[in-house]
Amino acid sequence: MPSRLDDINEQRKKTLQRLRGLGINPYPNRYPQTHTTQQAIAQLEETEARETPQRGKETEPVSVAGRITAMRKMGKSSFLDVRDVSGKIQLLLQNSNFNKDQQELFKDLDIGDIIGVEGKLLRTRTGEPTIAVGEFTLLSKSLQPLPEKWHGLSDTDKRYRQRYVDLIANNEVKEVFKVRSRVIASIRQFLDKRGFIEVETPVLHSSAGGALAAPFVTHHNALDQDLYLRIATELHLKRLIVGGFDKVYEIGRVFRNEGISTTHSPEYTLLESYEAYADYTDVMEMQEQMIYHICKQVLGTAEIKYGNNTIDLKPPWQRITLRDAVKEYGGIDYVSYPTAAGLREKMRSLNMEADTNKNWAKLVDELLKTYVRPKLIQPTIVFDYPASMSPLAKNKPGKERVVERFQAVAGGLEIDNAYSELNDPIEQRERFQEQMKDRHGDEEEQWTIDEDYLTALEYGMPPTGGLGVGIDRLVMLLTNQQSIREVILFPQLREKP
RNA sequence: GGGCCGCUAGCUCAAUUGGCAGAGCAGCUGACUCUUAAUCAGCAGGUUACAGGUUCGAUUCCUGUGCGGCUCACCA
Repeated sequence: MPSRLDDINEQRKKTLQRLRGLGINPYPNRYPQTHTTQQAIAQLEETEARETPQRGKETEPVSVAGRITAMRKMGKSSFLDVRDVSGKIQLLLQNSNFNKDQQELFKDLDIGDIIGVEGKLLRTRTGEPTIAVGEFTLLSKSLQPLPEKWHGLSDTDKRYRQRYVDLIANNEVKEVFKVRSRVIASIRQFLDKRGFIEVETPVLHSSAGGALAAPFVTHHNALDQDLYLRIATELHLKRLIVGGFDKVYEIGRVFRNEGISTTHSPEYTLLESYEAYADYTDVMEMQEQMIYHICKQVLGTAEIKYGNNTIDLKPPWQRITLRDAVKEYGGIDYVSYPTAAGLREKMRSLNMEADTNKNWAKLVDELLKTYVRPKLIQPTIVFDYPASMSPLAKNKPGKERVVERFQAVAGGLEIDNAYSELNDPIEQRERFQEQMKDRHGDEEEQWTIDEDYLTALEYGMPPTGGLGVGIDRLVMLLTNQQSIREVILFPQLREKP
């Protein structure tokens, strides 16, 4: 008797043969549904509300389709659970309602099969909304057994590699990706309403710019030219600002050839927006309004649970300068230690790790990441960064070494990053050159200065406020997920041998 | 790439000091006309991730490999 996977497959294939022998097509082409499972339940409730609520009250027939996720056979009548994208509904199938062929077909139904049913809605004795099935049709025969009904599928490896099984077995996973979809729709709605234009810029770049991550390299055969998958959309979007699109945004995948972690994926979705004649204070307000709006629209509340914390996204968010934040949470005023050596020494005196290879900017970044960000649970705008950390950001008037830049942090996650865009072409060139000096060895050849971007700036870019939002991390925050893989449908995994 | 942890039936998990590898769900046979983790009786299902080693004997101890998780590094 079958139990091993192979035997189960074998047995189901025999069932297929048998059905075909009976003249039943196990994979028909279409099925007209009148309702989703939840619409059917809603209709039942509506009928009950309109007429005198009465147990066993029947309604107009509905037809729904979905996957069988449970079967409770009780002799001449059986209860099945059927699940579609909206949820699940119970079916009641009574042998006495069916002719001989249908009784045979019913015997060959398995958990996992996809069926369409037609029947009237009623409530069972226990109050469960149920379709009393008059007719049913096999829509797709399943040859694989489903994971256990109670615990679902929990092996992360299998969940990520075979996400379709995860989605069948674990309903809460489906909810996460529904939220993700609504978040992105909500962002578009918010920006479109403010007069932003959505654009698409190239994914294949001849020079990987706009961030400092290592790029993926590919090759175009006809052009015989190496190309890089974009690591940011920034430099192209700002070209469009030069061209006169005053408010633009792009939601797109960017690719960074770096380590994978619970907050880093080699490909992830980035929203970047640019608004002419605005500075970073305007962007601060816009982004907190946007995230508040999204959260309210998608979740119905701006108070969310993340891990053990409750986070209130209602603006205005707390604001603190990077200098004050590092002083408060790290105990160091980095302005008093203007050299890498001096700052490193101070950090070590406080028992902090300070890599000898790191320059001053990277040490400050280390302080931010390790000592400040994890403490920032409520949404917080950390602003005014050292110029050396931010080669594309504009100086703060009157403060030589500070740029107008901020990052918003919530739940310890970096949600976005924004600045007043540097539009002085001469200074931008100097900053790029400064940046190039830091690069050595293998990395060096991957980096070139984007000359065309500098030329664009020479034509004149209006003062501009730019924003970059990590969509995956935002979705993590809104769905209370601790790993970025939980919000990416098909996360990158090592190929199995 | 480093460190730690994990990998046992299709799924979720057991297995005492190193001593016959077990259960629930799923599957198969049967009973049952309001069940919902249905119930009841019975049956079947294993290269314990892989390759070595120690041992009379290894799921268990050791080494290596693979894959995954967490973490560190990298990611302005």
